[in-house]
Amino acid sequence: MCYRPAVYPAVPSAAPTSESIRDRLARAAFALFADQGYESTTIDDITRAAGVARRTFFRHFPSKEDVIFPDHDSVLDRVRWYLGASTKTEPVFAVAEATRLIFESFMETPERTIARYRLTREVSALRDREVASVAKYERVLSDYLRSRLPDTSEAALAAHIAAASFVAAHNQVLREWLRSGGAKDPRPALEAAVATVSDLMAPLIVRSSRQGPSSAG
Amino acid sequence: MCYRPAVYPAVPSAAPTSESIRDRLARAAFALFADQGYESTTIDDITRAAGVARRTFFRHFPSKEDVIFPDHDSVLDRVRWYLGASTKTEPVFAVAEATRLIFESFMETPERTIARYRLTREVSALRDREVASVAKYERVLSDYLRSRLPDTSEAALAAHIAAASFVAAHNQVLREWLRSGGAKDPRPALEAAVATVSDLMAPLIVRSSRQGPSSAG
DNA sequence: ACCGTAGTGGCACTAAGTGCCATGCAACAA
DNA sequence: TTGTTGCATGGCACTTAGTGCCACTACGGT
Repeated sequence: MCYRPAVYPAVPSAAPTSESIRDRLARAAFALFADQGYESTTIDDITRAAGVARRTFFRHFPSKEDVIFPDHDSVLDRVRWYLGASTKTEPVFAVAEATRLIFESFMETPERTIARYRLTREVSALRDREVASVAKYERVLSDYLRSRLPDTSEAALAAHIAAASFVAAHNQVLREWLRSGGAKDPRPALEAAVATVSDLMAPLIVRSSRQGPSSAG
Repeated sequence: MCYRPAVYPAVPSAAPTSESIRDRLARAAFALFADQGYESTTIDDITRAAGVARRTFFRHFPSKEDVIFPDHDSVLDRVRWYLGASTKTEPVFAVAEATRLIFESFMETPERTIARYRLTREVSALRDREVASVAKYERVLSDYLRSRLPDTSEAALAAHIAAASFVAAHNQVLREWLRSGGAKDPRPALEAAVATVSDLMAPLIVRSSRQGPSSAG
């Protein structure tokens, strides 16, 4: 018995156990960030508010920045799963649908998306983090397109351009919705943007899909 | 005279003063990262190797990650300057030229570009950092395009798609060159990629440039 | 010789993130 | 009931990035 066994229950009476520790941490973090800012909120503050130990935070989130994107990995998995099952559909159509999937994941928790937007505008570290997570979506899309296209550098270029364009369209619609304060339904704007990119990219992808050098001339 | 005045010259005999401290730090950092890895190299290691005090490192680079991209800000300024002067040229042409400008900045220091590539593949934090700096280029391009286009959401969308496409093409050519080990001149591939994107984006930009709603109907 | 400025050295301090082990708890087996 | 096994958490020590502050030096101007 080297240590004093003062292990009180983490949360004496409040906070029913129904909410997972991970959710408690994320909720406490968002609240504190909104209240006193990201940089002046320490991990100690968050864990105190969530009623857990400091060490526990890093068991649920690899870093302080990651708590802003609590479900990023699951969305990424969902997109991967969808595209993994889309071996028969038209590649551009599948990527368009994946773009909608990503967009809907942001619309599932609008308050959090808005809070995150506020934070990423103010804290450059978080902005960089968001950019990095968007790049992961782009990577998933381009990997899929490359898997559906011949193994040429022209097709690889087309895949990257298309993936970047869909992601750019997604971001533009999302940002415009966020800048407007999350007023009206952004889905029509997303449909228009996805249609624009689909029309733009279809010939590029089709051209890349053409096998063999016989058509060059 | 509270402190002992043991202020020896930082570098007794080696390292002529011709090289700036900033360059010494960057060179030492690249050497150490290549030798013993990024994460197991501390700022102390770098400053010891460069013959300066630890505190001095952070006067030249805001963080350890930034030492990998020592001239990123100057390149960004160069691109901004070029685009700022391109108020008369065709927007797509100007952005294409800006893309070449960015690419050339990487080709100015090929060894460093290659070393950076190796590091960003292994260290996720550096990969994220690179993605963030690429996003800054994309931002500069899209800001320029928006400034040259009418203030509509369609034009904004077109600007973002075009900027993302040029950057994606740039990255694809650069990555392919890096993966090939930096063998042959990548400029022809860049020209082809830039031409592809230019052809693809020209109609989108032209369509966005059309003023007035009279054409909608 | 005197001053102001800019860059550097040195030190203390905060906070993020990691490693390690003890503890508590739930499921399960005897 | 008791023992065991596995897992998640608590708690602590430690390293390291990054900041604030002040002393010192060098250099240029007067």
